[in-house]
Amino acid sequence: MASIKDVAYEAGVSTATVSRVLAGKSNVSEKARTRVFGAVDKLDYRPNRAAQTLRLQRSATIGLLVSDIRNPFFTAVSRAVEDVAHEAGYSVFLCNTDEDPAKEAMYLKLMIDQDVAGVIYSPTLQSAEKLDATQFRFPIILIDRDAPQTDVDAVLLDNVAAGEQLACHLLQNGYRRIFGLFGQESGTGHKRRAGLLRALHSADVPPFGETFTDARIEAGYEAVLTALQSADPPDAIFTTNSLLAAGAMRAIHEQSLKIPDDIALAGFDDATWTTLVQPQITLIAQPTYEIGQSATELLIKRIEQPQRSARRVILSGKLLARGSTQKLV
Amino acid sequence: MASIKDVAYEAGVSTATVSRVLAGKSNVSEKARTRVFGAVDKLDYRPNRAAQTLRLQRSATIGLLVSDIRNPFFTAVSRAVEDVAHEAGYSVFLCNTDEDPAKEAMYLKLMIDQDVAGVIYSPTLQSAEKLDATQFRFPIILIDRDAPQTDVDAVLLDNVAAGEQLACHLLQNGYRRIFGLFGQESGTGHKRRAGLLRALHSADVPPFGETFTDARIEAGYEAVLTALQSADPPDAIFTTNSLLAAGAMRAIHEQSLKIPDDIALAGFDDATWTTLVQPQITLIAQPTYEIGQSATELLIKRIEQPQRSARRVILSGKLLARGSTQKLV
DNA sequence: TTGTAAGCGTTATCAC
DNA sequence: GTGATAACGCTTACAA
Repeated sequence: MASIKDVAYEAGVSTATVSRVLAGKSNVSEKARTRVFGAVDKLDYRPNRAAQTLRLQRSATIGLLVSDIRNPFFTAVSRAVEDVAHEAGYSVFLCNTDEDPAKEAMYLKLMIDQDVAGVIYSPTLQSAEKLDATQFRFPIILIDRDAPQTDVDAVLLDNVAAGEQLACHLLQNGYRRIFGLFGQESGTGHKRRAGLLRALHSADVPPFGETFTDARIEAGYEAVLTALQSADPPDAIFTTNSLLAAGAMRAIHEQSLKIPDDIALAGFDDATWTTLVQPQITLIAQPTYEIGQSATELLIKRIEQPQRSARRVILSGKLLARGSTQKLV
Repeated sequence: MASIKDVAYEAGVSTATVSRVLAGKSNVSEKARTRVFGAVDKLDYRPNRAAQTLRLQRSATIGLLVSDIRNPFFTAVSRAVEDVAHEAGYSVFLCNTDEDPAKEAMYLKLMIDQDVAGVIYSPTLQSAEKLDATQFRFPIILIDRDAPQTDVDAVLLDNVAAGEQLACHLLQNGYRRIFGLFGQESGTGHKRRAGLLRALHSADVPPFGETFTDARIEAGYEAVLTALQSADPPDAIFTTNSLLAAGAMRAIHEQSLKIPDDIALAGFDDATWTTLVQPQITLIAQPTYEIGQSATELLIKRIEQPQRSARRVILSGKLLARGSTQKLV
């Protein structure tokens, strides 16, 4: 591998000049610039990232900490993060935290070791509460989940409004016995629940039942199975992510119930399967790609201007009313 | 951040000794060892990765190049890769190549810049053909897709056998007009097609029709729609990945055809949706987590023993016969 | 406008 | 067994 010294030798200048040219500094003569670029081309020179990192105490890498890459929401977000990051010359470290605060802490330490330029992070409720973004030497952008600390950048959904909108839709279509299924580790689940409760309250409909559980298909399956088998079963299931909805779907099938006649199903995130089943599933679609994109853009701006004031981007979900919540007749 | 110098000062030894202790070298006195560990704990010292990389000319990072992280197959594999890699002290760079040879080349160069310790890679047909793994300074492990070059490690499915098994299942259940839908950029699709053809030949059934296309839902949708609308429609669809199958599913719905009475559907990869639709989809399930796990283990061994002879791990798919290919009566 | 040289934090060679 | 020191490849303050 050619180093900056080789380029300098080839171009007949010093390494300082090569570095200046490559950094696009203005105080370099046109002649030197030309010769340097010529040498770079000839030697197929590419700067050594480790050396740059060591020197600058900051790498051209960003960390992406999500709870589970198998969740289609995070998959879509990751895709956007990677696209935008690479476009801007950054690489992406991907880490799965499994909603485990210990793993989150471990990975945040790893991010320090790596001298990452910044982190995009979706914290558990527990970690979010004690998050102090100022203790890190790199900026942090929160996605999907908020934190009490307000001076941190974030890209979020208006979760209370979205939950309320989805609940209103169920109420308008005649459902009254709405069972709520929420991810317990995520602040987002709690916000969406608040929206549900608000809608119920406005409509003067009493809360029916609910379960908090891990955001996994199996957990959703078990919770809904229990609810369906109870003496007093619900007429609609309100879930807060696509994994829980998939689990609910399994339980409903297993009980041989018909959607929406026997039971309605509504959730969040426009996963592939929601339009492949019949009837299709009503849900709040999040602008996933946009979330990843905004978060990464925000992060890169923050890296360039550390003193910039924090901003939170609040995006709106979109209700996609489909067959699974058809009006009761 | 404490550096090795701080630790050396605190422990009253030289940086060389600290380095030796941390590397687990034997030629260090017990006394020095104790003092160093004490200092490390006290200062919460963690070695700087960039400095290590620069010095060793190799980082504790592995690259993972997949065609699209939104494909559930790669999601599952990525998850396994990340788990095993972190377990062994490596971080993972994730890159989406979009089946674009230019992007593949670009990312492979980036891997060089990053001094990665190794790469797990799923090449397009085009890149696989001209792949020369020896030209890279790091080992490469192929997954999912083979390459003509034989002296490279790989973790693969027995694709011909799997394709044949799936086709035999269709034939046994009475389907004769089997339309094949293959990913065009992947050698894997071609192998599975070979299995289909072999099964047809053995059963003395003439090939019916086929399309090669991008491995995307929309592409699968269009290809199947065309086939279904033709004067001579198929009685079964044979697809080679879950994205194409999802597209096929949409087209079948849109034509208001009933599975399996009007048309059967069979594919690869046990994506979530395949058991949520009714009837459930017959497919060859790949041991995705195992693939990622084996690939990463192979890579790490290779990093440690570069001269080790190349080995290919061939895993078997598992036919999950479900409702979408029920026997014709 | 350009070059010299220090220094980022490690590891490993060499001398003791 | 241990320590001083060179080297990895880069950026940048300072000097010219």
